[in-house]
Amino acid sequence: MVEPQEKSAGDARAERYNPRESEPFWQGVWSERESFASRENDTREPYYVLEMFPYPSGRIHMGHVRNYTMGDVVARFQRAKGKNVLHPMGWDAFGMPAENAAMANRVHPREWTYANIAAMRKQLQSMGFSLDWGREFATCDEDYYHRQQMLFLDFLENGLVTRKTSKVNWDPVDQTVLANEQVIDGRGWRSGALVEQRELTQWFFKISDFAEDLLAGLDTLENWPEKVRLMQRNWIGRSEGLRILFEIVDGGTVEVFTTRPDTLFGASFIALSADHPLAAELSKSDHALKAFVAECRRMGTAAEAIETAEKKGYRTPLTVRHPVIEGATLPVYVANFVLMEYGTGAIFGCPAHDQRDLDFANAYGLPVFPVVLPEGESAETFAVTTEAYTGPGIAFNSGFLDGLAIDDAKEKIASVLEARTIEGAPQATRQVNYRLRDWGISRQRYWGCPIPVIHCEVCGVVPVPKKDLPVRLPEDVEFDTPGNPLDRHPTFRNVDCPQCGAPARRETDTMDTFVDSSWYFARFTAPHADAPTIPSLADKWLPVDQYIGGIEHAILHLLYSRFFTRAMQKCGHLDVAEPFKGLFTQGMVTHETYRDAKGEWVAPADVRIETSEGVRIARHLATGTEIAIGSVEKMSKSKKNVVDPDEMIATYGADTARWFVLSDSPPERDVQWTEAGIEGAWRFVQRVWKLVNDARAVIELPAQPGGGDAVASEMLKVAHRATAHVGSDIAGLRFNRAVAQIHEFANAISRFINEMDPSPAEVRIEALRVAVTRLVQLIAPMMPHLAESCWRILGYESLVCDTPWPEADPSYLVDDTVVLAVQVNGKRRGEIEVAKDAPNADVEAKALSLEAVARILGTNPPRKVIVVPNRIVNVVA
RNA sequence: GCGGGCGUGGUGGAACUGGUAGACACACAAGACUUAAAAUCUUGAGGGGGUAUCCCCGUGCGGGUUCGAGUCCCGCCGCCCGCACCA
Repeated sequence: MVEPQEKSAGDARAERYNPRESEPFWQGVWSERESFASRENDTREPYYVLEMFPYPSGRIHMGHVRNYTMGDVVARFQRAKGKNVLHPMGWDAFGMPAENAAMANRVHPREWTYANIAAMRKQLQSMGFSLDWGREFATCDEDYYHRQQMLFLDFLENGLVTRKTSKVNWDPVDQTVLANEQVIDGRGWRSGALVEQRELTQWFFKISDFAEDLLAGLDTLENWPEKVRLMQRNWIGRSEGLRILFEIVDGGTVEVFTTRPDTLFGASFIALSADHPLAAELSKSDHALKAFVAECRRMGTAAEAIETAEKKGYRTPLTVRHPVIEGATLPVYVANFVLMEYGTGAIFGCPAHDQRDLDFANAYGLPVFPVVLPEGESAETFAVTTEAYTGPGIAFNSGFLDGLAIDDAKEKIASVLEARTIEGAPQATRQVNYRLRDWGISRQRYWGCPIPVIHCEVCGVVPVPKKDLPVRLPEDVEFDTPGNPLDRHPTFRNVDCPQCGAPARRETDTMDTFVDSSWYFARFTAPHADAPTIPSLADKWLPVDQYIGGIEHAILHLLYSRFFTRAMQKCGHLDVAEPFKGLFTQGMVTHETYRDAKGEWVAPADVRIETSEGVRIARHLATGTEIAIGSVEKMSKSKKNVVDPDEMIATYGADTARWFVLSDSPPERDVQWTEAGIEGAWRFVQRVWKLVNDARAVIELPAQPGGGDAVASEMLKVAHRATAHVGSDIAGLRFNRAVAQIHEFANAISRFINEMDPSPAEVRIEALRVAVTRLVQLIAPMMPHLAESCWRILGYESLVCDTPWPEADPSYLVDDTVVLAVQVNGKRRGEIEVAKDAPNADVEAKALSLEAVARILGTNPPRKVIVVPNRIVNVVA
């Protein structure tokens, strides 16, 4: 491998560019001049660019480098475009790993966390990001969680918080509760442990109150990836349906929810969830049912089980009257596939038009009545056996619904049943249902934001008065026993009721860490305010113009943040509904994997790649033994295929690493880290340095007076085009294309210099000066340190980062002539150069005069000639 | 199962609303410089055939629309992502 730093010592005009000297130097200059601090009295248009803040694990990884580099390019570009840019950084600092570290190493979570933050801050600073460090905070700062507690109390007051007993997802390893979103395939998202169901009283944010608004808001988020909007739409899961009351033959009613009331005539059974109150009631006197209910609950959580589980049911003694078929009754089952959490916890089964119902019906010998006839089928012969029909069609065998299309049938049955009453209530009610449930935020952990309430036996739940905030995390805690240390901390737990003074118990649960990250973007607009926000400032900056982060947060973090913003709006902390106007989700950084003969993973740093006869062979650096090259995977510690940013910066410098992660791969896709790739980036850094130094030498030559010059104006044309393209590519976050444009531009300047004679004409020197100045400006957002050094070489005394983005002169962007491809029958046979916007007749004549065209046509006249102005000519022979 | 996305040289990838496919880069090869290597510079290259500057094939596969298809439509194949007994 190259050891660049050894070859790059020397003064400012050294042969080689030396990032080890240059990068810390410019970082010092920017910091001293506070180049990137945002000021409130600035009248320029505000622009807020934010990258998802990191968890302080202790070291940055390449994913951070890529994410923050993209954000930094946007920030520097917008600053150059004259915007007042806010680009802050902070730390998502509460959470389990600090407690795990505390248990493993007997170090306090606070110490561990702040030490990690200090280390990572240093690493981030070595990347040269244009961050406003004056706004930095960590979510575990007392100052921050104090305001979060204020928000909690405001939410409580405004009816946005609720406390309820519910079946919760219990992570037996982390010993805490997980939200539904945090359970992935039946396992805890962090621990990977199989999640159990427990009954606990929990605090909830009423996100479901906003379900409709969160759904509608998605339509306004035009600068979000369609994929993310779709994922949120599905997550919210709106469905329109009907609640229908069925009369139980022995008295009473049972209410079901359905989105297919049009299939009511095809109903053949009713199924209740095992958790349905009626099932509980019946199981009191029915041991077999009781056992069945218990069995359902046991397998309720394991997702793999759900997938393969057979439809099982228990026939209760109950029957209900069919609402629209006179004299018919339906049996009532308790079934393992009905969810209590959705709808009413009870369904009617129409086997012909629902696969689950059909499976169930086939297992229990229940009848299958088709009631929707697909087009092209006949009512006499259409039958459903093993596959339910869920497509469009016309109602049949359905009494007064016969002949109606599905939507019309739904409408008709709804209005008929709405008008009837059962036990004084309408037999049916239209209902919009959502999959989205309330957000359970209680966590039985120490290292989180304490929930500021006190439980009093007399007064009930009492909010901690705002004057008593913050509820501080006690310092003296032990982690040697599992569970929550706060729960066994006497002075934290045992307090007097703020209302009546009686001995009371403090809430010992802390908040889900997703709460912390649901409003940090707002706090950055006034990081030192006494209140959670200063509304005028929040409204000035928000929504975030460009938010950048990983797709893994498409649902959780982004949905919670959207809810929080609405909740904060309701409480008067800010006045926008949507937190992030533009969202960009960047791809991962991947690397080849390596394994030795024993199957152990080997880190890239311990591997040497050799190429012999076109075949790549990996060898262990120390032992020389051959190592198997495996698939390309996301960089992860477990597979050891990580490349340490610190080492890259030490070897090649931050600019090279920045340039590499922006090159080649489109930013939303994964990028593969390769040794060859980083060396290519390194070479380009050196190339720019040499080019700028060469250019300066030419510019200093004595100039010969001279007028118009085609070569010089061609250089200017290229320069202006590059300016326009790079600008629009960066604005559209197409960094890989901006990089390609810059390559081409640099190639053109190189050629221009090479062709320069020893005593160049003044116009050429001027063209070179413009071109190379622009080149430096165009690379500045991506390779800011190199750009500053080059800027100085070119003799400018200002900083590039303070220099406005260059304008592209439109007159250089249009050509006087255009080259048109000439096709015959759609195949390219040659090209012609014509004046721009030349009359079609002239273009046609010139195209037909081409030798290749004439040869193919022979003596026959063309049947047709299509001229697309300034684009193409197609001759139809 | 449902929903979404993607398939382009040896590789990463360009190609704006249908209009010169393969920009740019990596890797490769040849040459220059060098005692040599590295670095650097120049040149070459989708595949095949003709050894000039000519022709054929070519964007996962098969059809279609069009003067013209990587791009639009239909049917397959493969890969990736999200959701998943949500009634």
